[in-house]
Amino acid sequence: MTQGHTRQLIIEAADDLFYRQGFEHTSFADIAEVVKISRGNFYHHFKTKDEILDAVIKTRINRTEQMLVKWEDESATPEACLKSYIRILLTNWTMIKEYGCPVGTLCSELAKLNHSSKKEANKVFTLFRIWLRNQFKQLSHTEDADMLAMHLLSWSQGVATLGNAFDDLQYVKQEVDRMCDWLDRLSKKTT
Amino acid sequence: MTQGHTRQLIIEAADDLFYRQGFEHTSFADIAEVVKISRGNFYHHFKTKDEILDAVIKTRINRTEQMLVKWEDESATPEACLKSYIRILLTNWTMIKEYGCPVGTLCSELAKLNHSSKKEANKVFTLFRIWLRNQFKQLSHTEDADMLAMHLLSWSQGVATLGNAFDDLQYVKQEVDRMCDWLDRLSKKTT
DNA sequence: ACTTAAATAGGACAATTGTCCTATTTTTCT
DNA sequence: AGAAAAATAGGACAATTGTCCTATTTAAGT
Repeated sequence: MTQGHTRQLIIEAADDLFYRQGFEHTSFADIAEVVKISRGNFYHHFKTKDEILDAVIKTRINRTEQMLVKWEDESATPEACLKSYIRILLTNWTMIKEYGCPVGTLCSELAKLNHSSKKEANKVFTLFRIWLRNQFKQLSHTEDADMLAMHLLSWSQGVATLGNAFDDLQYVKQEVDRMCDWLDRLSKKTT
Repeated sequence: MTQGHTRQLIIEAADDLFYRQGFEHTSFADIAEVVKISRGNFYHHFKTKDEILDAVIKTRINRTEQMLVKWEDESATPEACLKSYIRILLTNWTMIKEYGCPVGTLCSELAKLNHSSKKEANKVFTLFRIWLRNQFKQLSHTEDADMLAMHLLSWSQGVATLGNAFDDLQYVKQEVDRMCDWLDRLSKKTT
């Protein structure tokens, strides 16, 4: 029962703290306090802090993959899929307004730290990119699918950053509406 | 001659290091090494690390204001002004691809640190916002000037983040072209 | 030239960091 | 029940952190 149980608790606590406080600003002591284990106990589950980070990134990748599959299962059309993506800005607004986008902020931090796991963290972006690209392809935008995917990715990324800085829900709603309009115009063009 | 000279050197070194390494990951020792002064000497110029940060933010605000004025001086039309703004993505590409947008990344970091200077750092965003809004107003977009300003702000912000993550100049160029097109369509509508 | 103030160096300080070691307890499997 | 393995606690360790103190040197103003 305790098989890998504590390990999982550590990963979950670290995942949350890395997001809310940043990777570097989160210490072993911080995680230990949440999980309620002694600091020394860490070494049995993770030899270094970087190993925890790698585990956190892996779970984020898995969670993202599951979420993308779920969106496809729940949506009848690629348009609906894309709107599920756009909607996360509002779904996760309470977190975004305080801590920004979990994907973008981690990538930015690791870029500045010149951290060896930077590439791994970027994979989450790639997951979204490929998935979005696929949706656009299904909207018969075969030629420019990747460009449209990257465009939507950066658009939403920027809205998360600015929404966080200005703490302005009204603005985020406005941009979400614009994205949906943009999407509608896009699918009308070719359908 | 040495009047505030060292102080200025400290600010410049900190400005650069805060951008490239992040605020928290930059230590007094790091700055001291660049400026070539003893660590103890800091206390004479800045009592705390936060004071250095405030000074850095102030110079960034000043530099930004100057840049915006310069853009207006050099540009004949508001369209040209807006294109100067869009072009920084390419002008500063070598830095952006390594360390992201200096404004956005600092705001994100301070948000996670729950730092008291977060609001000050956000002022740089506000400077751009107001300036962009003014340009759009001059394009006779009086009603939606602020919305357009925020839209361009988040767009470019997202491109900086994704450009940094994927290290993809081709993509950035593509988005810059799209922004220019978007701008052209916008000014044709009302002119 | 002399006094006063500014600037600098060097180091002390407690606190915190990531890492690692060694006992002890708990669980698991036979 | 007993042996082997996994999990946990507690603390040692050197290194680094931001902060702060006290001399000494340099510059400025009269």
